[in-house]
Amino acid sequence: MARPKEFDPEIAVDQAMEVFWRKGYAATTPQDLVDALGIGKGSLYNAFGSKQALFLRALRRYRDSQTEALIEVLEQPGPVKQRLRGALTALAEMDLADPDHRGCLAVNTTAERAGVDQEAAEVLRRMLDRTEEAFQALAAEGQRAGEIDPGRDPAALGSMLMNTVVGMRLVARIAQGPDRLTRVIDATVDSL
Amino acid sequence: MARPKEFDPEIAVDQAMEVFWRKGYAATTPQDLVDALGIGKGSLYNAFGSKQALFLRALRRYRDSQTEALIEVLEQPGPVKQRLRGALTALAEMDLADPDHRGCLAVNTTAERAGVDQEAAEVLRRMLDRTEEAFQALAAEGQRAGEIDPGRDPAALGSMLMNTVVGMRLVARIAQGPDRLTRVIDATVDSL
DNA sequence: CCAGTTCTTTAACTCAAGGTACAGAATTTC
DNA sequence: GAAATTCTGTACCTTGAGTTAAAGAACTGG
Repeated sequence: MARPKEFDPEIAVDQAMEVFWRKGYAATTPQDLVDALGIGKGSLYNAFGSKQALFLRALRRYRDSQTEALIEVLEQPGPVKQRLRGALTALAEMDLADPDHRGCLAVNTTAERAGVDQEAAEVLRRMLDRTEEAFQALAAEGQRAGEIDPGRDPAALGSMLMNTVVGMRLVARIAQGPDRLTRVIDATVDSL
Repeated sequence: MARPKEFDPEIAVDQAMEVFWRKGYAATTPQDLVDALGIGKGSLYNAFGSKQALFLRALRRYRDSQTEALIEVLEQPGPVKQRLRGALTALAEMDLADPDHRGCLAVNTTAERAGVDQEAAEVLRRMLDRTEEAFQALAAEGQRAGEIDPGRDPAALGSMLMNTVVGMRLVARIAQGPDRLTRVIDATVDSL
């Protein structure tokens, strides 16, 4: 056909994701990307078209990997409440341990880009949907197992837990210690 | 002493707040501010020093007015759960009714600036504190009134409700209808 | 009404964002 | 091996961000 690429676009998207995650969309310059990916500007624009297009690919990648990871954690064996607490605690610890305090790319993007980038908003909406579904399934399982009051609406519980995660990942960006998030987790698990 | 300002700096801060709120920090240019405030660039920089300094003033203003408003709503008479539902519903309706879907300036700023602007982070932390306190007071009142299980930790409940609000205001930015937020509110109120 | 001060206006300056153009290099197909 | 295609690297371009400078205007105290 023609000359093959000297870099792997999939790896490049991963690297771009890291940059966007750390700096945000607007604060990331083409030069930042070129530096991080180790390729020339020509290759960058030839391969991805625009900063925004590359960002969208990175965001989709992020969404898929994160959603998958969450579902996996929630599907581990054991009592439902324990699994929920484990998942929330793992998230909190991850965010607090990150030296850059980047939080969640999806959350950050919702705040920075949802108003102006409809495609990004769509990606994010889909992520909220999937997260809600995962928590709803967990809640329903808890009800079947007798751990959660069967009179409650599992869909509402799913939305609530999704919302809790969103809040926590934002709060984690300015939290100075684990206390605030620990209280959130405690009260949330006790609410079921 | 000297020539008086031809504009009111307090009003200017309010107008700047609107611009930052709608566009975000990075996407707001000095020109945007000059246009919105109706003053010259010279006056702008003479009065406020820098874009960042003006932003901080606007953010503090936002925090104070919002925190005050929330406390006021929560202190209305009536059953605690009803007041909580009323406050959450009012927030959701406000955010959804906003044609620009700007969400909450504080939430947006946490995502966009907390990592790089320590002063802003401090302002935001203070806002979380105050919000937590307000909800904690509400929870304690609910316990005294017999509406809420006295065995639960009011501080944890305060943190949870604060976190719920943060999450909701973020989710509101991409919500397409009231359903998701309504479910969050229902499940949250039912959790007490 | 002059001095001293603080405001406004206009112009300018530097730097970089975000992207394009183009020449040349690498590959496959025939 | 030439043609066709696609990649890479460098250079370049336009626009505007964020700020500063300079000169004059408006005000108060004496």
